[in-house]
Amino acid sequence: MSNENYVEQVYFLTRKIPIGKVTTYGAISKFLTLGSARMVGWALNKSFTAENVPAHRVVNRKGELSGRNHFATPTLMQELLEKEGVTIKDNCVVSLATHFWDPNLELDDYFD
DNA sequence: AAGGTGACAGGGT
DNA sequence: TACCCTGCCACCT
Repeated sequence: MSNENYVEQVYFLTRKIPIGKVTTYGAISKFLTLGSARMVGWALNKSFTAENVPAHRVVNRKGELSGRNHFATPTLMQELLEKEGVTIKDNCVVSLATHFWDPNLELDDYFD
């Protein structure tokens, strides 16, 4: 599989994240069963060139907004999430468990 | 050409 | 509980 396809799959999956929900780099890499969590970050880093990729809904396993410095402004990621109803405190998602969206559970039906 | 660097994660101490 | 170490893999010096 080419890198281009890998990136497209990351975008596809990221677009599936419901508003008000977030997921993690690890969950995405696990669902795609290839690459590593680092590659997900690498793919999302290129998402500026793609349309409609809600990269702000992807955080690290601790719920930290580790990618905020890669947005137009360092505060944009937090602003977008709060606008969608996700509370942020100290650059971390509050109650990550209740906002967490796991593609491995939610998307099984799509790919029987 | 070789080593360092990340939008990371999981296990060990 | 919190830190540290290691695996990860494409890209950049």
